[in-house]
Amino acid sequence: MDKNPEIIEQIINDLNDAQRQAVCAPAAQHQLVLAGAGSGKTRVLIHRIAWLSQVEDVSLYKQLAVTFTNKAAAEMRQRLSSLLNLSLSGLWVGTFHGLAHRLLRIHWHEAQLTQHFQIIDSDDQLRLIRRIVKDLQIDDKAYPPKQMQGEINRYKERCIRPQHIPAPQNTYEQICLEIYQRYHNHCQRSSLVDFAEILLRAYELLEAHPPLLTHYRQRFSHILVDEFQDTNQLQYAWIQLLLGEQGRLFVVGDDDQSIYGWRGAQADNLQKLQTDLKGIELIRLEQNYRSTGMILDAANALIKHNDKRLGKQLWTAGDKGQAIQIYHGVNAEDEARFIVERIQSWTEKQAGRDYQQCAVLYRTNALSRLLEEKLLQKQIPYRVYGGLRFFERMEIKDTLAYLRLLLNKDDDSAFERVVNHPPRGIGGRSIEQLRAIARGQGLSLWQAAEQAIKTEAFAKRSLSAIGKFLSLIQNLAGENEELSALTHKVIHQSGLWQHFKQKKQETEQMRLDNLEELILATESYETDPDTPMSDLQAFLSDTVLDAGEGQSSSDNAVQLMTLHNAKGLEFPLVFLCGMEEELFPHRMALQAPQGLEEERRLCYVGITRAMQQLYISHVESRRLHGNQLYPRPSRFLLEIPQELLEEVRLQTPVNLYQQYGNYQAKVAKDTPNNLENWIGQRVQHPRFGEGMVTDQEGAGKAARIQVMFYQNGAKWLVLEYAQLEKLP
DNA sequence: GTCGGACCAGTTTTT
DNA sequence: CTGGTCCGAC
Repeated sequence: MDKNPEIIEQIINDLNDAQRQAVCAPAAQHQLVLAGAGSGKTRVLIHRIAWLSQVEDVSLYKQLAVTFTNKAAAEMRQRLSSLLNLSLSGLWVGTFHGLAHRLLRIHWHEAQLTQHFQIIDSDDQLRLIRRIVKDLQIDDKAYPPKQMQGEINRYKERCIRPQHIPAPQNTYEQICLEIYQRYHNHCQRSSLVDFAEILLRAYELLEAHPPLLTHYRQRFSHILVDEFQDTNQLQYAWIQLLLGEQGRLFVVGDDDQSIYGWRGAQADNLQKLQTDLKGIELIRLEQNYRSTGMILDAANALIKHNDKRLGKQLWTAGDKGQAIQIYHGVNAEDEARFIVERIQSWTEKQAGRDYQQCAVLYRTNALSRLLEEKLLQKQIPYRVYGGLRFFERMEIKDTLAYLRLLLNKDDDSAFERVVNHPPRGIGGRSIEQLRAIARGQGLSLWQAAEQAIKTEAFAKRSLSAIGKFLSLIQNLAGENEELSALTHKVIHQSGLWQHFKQKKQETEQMRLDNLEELILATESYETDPDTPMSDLQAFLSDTVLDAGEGQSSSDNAVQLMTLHNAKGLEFPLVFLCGMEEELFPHRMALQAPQGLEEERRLCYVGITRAMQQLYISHVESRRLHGNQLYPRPSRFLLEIPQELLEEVRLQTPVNLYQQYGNYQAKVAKDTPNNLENWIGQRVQHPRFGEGMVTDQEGAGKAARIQVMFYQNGAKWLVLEYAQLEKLP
């Protein structure tokens, strides 16, 4: 290959030393790049691919780049093609699921699938499991379908098939196994594949077919993985399998930004690489190009409270910037009002600042409501991230289910969804009878329906309705139309359009709009020319695998999102609200073994989103789930050194640290041996009622505690005389 | 088949 | 307090 000095220049030009060291490492070397927030990790990954292809003669064709989200994959593709200014054909860039899916489409037969296998999302998966739990007459209180879904996915993530499970130790295991087995059989019969299954199948496919494995190992001499801290056990195994002895791995990740432990991600996989891959080199990217010094100092100080880190310290060559502003609100309304005011004054203060540069981050979605209210009041445009996505809407999923059924009549999940939707006189009773036939003879619902008609198994009326449904689908399936025309036909001939049109409500109008949008989407849909799938098949897979977040984000609006959603993004002005114990760290998260540390990482992610200015707010009282809370400020707030913080004072001058103190320091200082920590304890007082301890001082007879009483406000009490009763 | 009321649960979410 | 789901009545 021609080595173009100009391009090489571009590849290494604007890199700092650590980045360059990573990008230009020998091709034969495994690399682990520990990349802090805002240190240019995606950049390093892209430039590495370019370097390999331009300097090391590892053609793009021999590289495999893996990400977690489609967004990241698309970004990588785009940036790479503009860097190299050449076609990227041959390069595999994609998500774990996208790539595994591709393998399955090519080798469907070896993977023991049918050619028309379909992907189901977690929603469909849950439906199916519900159905199975019901059919087995299992108590869904003792075995909640949601939980069973978790168990099944966890099995799959550990590469465990039903037949691998040894004799169950207890009833719970046994029931889980039973459900898993049924679920698996059902999916296999209906040719359905869930998310975890895509990965597991692809893994088993390669494992069971040595020639295939050899082929892909030879083809992909270099594998590059983004956000490695988010890999789960199966993904890790997948990478290892594909690497073999010869393959070389290049990985970027940040153990401090591992926030998906609760769904199986194992940040330890980063450490694991160091033992599993001989000679892997670790490079740290610690220079940050995003935030001010103050913000980075706060983030560094916070994350230091975590154990078991690979360890790194962010720094910047830029300004120290402004202190982090702390706002202590009276209640959530006050907090929201404050945030909105600050957004307004911040944007007005300087030309060139606009709303989309402002983000409000929160731990739980429930907190967005009041913010929305206030923003609406002030007529400030905003956008809330994460809600139902387009392809998850009911009417869209209905249409897609029809399309699925056209491709594969044995797709029971699709059959059940649309057989009576819109209503066409096939009620629960008829469906139950079909199910019985299907179960009894090992047929799909479609086959059962055909059979029922042939044998006139039940009431004429139902049979004729079923017959009409079958011929509707058959006629549609017989069409040899373009994808968009077909979709149009499905929407109209199925009666969906009519169904929604009859109703005059606003939501129904929206549904019609969505259906039109779906047709538009099919019109502009372009199938990848070298996919082995038909247009329809490709479209269906894409809608599940890439739910397409990217809706008109071009408008200038304040960004509202959860901390999880904010990962990977950056904003000049950031608000972190609801910084309160129980809420953040979240009460539920503390139940998990490493819960607190993950919450702290989440906070670290939040802080490091801010480029110029960060506000953190917490309130004295907050209504949540209908009850009034009087939360203490989050411990995370107290883990940030005071000199980096500046309290925003409005009318009421209250000093957070006078009022609450750094309780950890306080407890350490005032509690030589014997005084227990009361802070956080809920108590009952004979006169003042219920409250929560917010501070304490002294020991023995001098011990005093401050209690925030729910009815009577804050009081200092001498512990010895207060007659307090501890509440759970 | 649709509507209304009772009941219940309630972190985080991409694929 | 909310939103979703389930069940019984028309």
